[in-house]
Formats: sequence, structure tokens, C-alpha cells
Amino acid sequence: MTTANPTTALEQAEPESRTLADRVCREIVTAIIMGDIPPGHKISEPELARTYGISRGPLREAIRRLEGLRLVVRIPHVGARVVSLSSQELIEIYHVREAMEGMACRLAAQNMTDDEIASLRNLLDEHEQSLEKTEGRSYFQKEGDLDFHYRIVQGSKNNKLKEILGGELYHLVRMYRYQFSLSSSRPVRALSEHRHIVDAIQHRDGELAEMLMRRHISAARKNIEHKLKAKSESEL
Amino acid sequence: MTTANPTTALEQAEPESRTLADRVCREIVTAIIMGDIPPGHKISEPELARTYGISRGPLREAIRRLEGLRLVVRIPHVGARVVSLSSQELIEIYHVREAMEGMACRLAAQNMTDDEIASLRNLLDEHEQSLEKTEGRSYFQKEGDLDFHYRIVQGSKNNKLKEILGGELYHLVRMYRYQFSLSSSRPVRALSEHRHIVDAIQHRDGELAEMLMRRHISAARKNIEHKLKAKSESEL
DNA sequence: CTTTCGTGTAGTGTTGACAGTTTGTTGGCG
DNA sequence: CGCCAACAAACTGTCAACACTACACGAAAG
Repeated sequence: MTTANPTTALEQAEPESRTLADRVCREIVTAIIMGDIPPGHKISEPELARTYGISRGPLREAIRRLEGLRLVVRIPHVGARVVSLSSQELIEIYHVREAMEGMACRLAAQNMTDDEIASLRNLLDEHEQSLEKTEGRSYFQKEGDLDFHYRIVQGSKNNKLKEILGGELYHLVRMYRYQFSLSSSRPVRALSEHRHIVDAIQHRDGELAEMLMRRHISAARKNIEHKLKAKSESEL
Repeated sequence: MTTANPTTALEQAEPESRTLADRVCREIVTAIIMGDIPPGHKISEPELARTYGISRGPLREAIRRLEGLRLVVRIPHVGARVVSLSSQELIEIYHVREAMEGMACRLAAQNMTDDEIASLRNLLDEHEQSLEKTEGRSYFQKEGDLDFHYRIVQGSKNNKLKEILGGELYHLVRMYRYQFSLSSSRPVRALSEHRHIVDAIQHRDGELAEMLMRRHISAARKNIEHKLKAKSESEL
């Protein structure tokens, strides 16, 4: 055989694009999170099908997956709309995160390997450098913060926890970070809190780690509540 | 107008059957939970389409929704299989429930109305009567227990909590209840614990309610762990 | 006898077209 | 001028058919 294999190496940029629906789903997710498709916007199946150059079949499957990620809501015979979170719901999400990530943090203190903890500490060092370069108002902090929390969740080694926190809640929080441009607003203090959490994990002190994480998320929630309040008052 | 409204009252047996995919999805959910489709069983799209007398289009949408409920797992180009819970995953689910339903119980103590609490107490009275009739080994306890927990979750008034606990986790717990035939095994004590929880809620003591709920679920988990251990030893 | 390659079949992914419902608009009536 | 009703357009839900991939069986070579 001269042409040994048509699909040699490299294949495509994203090797996990096994199916059209999967690829388009990822694209729409980023489009929603980045704000290219604004919240509350009506999603027209024929329109999006033409946009991405696919048929309505795979697109419906992609939309169905978006509904599972709670990024869109569908009404029968009416259509799908991008979810538009109220302030109430945003606060609720943070309350849920407080309970679940607190638990994840306690489990992470038990189950993370020493290598994982060391890697986590390196991540925080990178964040610190990024903070110093941008003099406190780090742009990448938005992603970095989520990376930190994401790693804690993965370190819990609890699959259900990973599914929930890494799935629906994760994307919703990501979306709101972009939407409200709430760049955590207090990156220096947040980084400090992250370090204390890692310290507790390294000392295998699960209870302290849980308490610190709950406080950390609670502080973030109060910060958001304060911003929302100021925003609503300025809009009167 | 003689025929005032074509859609008068009653409409159909299931008024929420707006679409075929929705109706079939519910049917498959019950089929999976009741064990008619055993765990790990391969789901063939053409076969199920013929079984329920619909086309593959709506059926694929139903399967996609089942995937969102974590009742089936799908592999691209291979197919869907009914989820088969390992003991490890089952325990993990109870750990997550312990944290989340504990939180839900605390919120329920704050947010449930007096009417809802009274209705909840009536539900427990019905359970007690059901227990007396069947002399402790109540069959309906299986559903009744879930009803109780379901109402607590609804009483939390937290939408995200309701979504998660009332969605994926709820159905998974229901399924494995049938699957392992673990009929809670200790219905009398469980009912007593339920009553204490309602008492705490009625006194608006959120912290106590949370603690009691966590203990309640923790006890259920330990009971399951014990049964699983005994089962695995008997199979050696 | 074991292993590997080739072929065949079943099944999933994808497409296009059709039917039913919802919604927006327009015209008429009070 | 406002409200109700009928009409039309668009969209969603559903169906049947095609293309491609994955697995299984069987044959041939080592």
C-alpha cells in the first residue's frame, strides 16, 4: 500500500471532534459564554444551521446538550432561548457552590496526591506572576480562578461532584464572569485565600480546607451581591 | 359559542405530553428504573423506535435527555448503554446528597410556608399508617421516603438545588432502590428521623434541621455500605 | 493452532422533506 | 380608536432515506 492511511497523524486541530453535533456544541458554548449570542436571545434552528453549515439534525442534538448544561431553556413548539440568569439565581448558584465546593475541598485534602498539590502550588505561582505584571487587575485571573477551583474539584476524586461542578455550574459561572465583567475584583485577596486553602490541603486538614473554601466562595458571593446592589441602584 | 373551547378540561390522561420525545422519554425512564431495561444493556435505536412505534428522530432526542439525567451513557459511533452504577459511585452519590440535602433542609427551615409544613406532616402520618398496615416492611416506603426528600428539596426554594437534586440524583437514587431492592430496610427508624426533621423545620431551626438530615442520609449510606459488603462477601 | 487481514452486516450520524402548531399581521366590527 | 378574528408566514416536530463507521465473522497465511 502506497497510501498507507488517509488519516495519518495530527488529523485536525481538535481530535475529539468525533461528531458534528459535538463540534458545533462546543462552538455554541463558547459563543454563549463570550457573549456573541446574548442572554435571552432566541435561537433559531434554521438560522444557526446555516451559520455553522450543518443540517438541523445535529444542531438539534447540540441544542439538546446545551439544555443539559443549563445554558439554554427550551419550550415545546416555541423554541430555545439562551438562559438569562436573574440576580436571585446567580446568588443561588453561589450558595450551592459554597456547599459543594466546600465538600470537594475537604475530599481533596484527603485524596489529592502530593504531585497534584505541588502542581496546584505552581499554578498559584503563575497567577502571582500574572498579578504582578498587570499590577493587580489581572485579566487572566478570571480564567485562573476557575482553573484553581476546577482542579480542586478534580482532586476530590468524587465522580458525581466532578460531573455537577464541572458541568452545569461551571459553565454558568464562566458565562456570568464574562457577562457581568465581574473580574473577581479582588484578585490579590483571592490569591491569598487560594494559598491558604492549598496550605490546608497540603497539611491534610480537611475540615480547615472546607471552612476556608466556604469562606472564600461566601466572600465572592457577598462581593457580587454588593456589586449587583450598586448596579441596580445606579439604574434607578 | 356552543363549543366554547376545544381543549376543555382534563384534555388527556397526561396533559404534559406536548411532544413525542417527551412522552417516550418518560416511558423509558420508568422502564429503566423499574428494571425492564437492565443496567448495562445496549440501547438499539431501531429496536426501541419499533417498540414505541415512533421514528428515530424523537427517540434520539429522548435518549439525549436520558443522558442529561445520567441514566444512560453514550459513546460516539458505538451507541448508548443504560448506566451501571458501581458500589463506589453509589456511595459517592450519598455523600453528595448528604451535603446538598443538608443544605436544602436548612433552607427549607427558613423558606417553607406553614401550609407546606403542615402538608408535610400529613404525608408522614400517611406513611405511618402505611407502616402499621404492612407491619414495618412497607412497600410504599420506598416511594414515600423519596416523596419526603423531594418535598424538602422543593421547600428550599432554591432553583439550582431543585434542578440538581430533583433531576439527575433523584432518578439515580430511584433506580438503584429498585435495582438493589434495598427497601430502606429500616422504615420505622427512618420515619422517626423524618419526624424529627419536620419538628426542627417547624421550629425554624435551620442548623438542627441540617444536622438531622445529614445524619439521616449518613445513616442510610452506612446501611447501604453494610448491605453491599455483606452482598459482596456472599458472592465470593 | 494462532494470528492477521479482508469482507459483510448492523447500527449510528447526517440529510432533506413534510406536517402541525405557534405567532405576527391585517382586516373588519363594535 | 380599540378589540377580536381570520389569514399567512415562519418555525418546530416528525418521518423516511442515505452515508459512513465500528464490530464480527470467516478465510488465509505463518
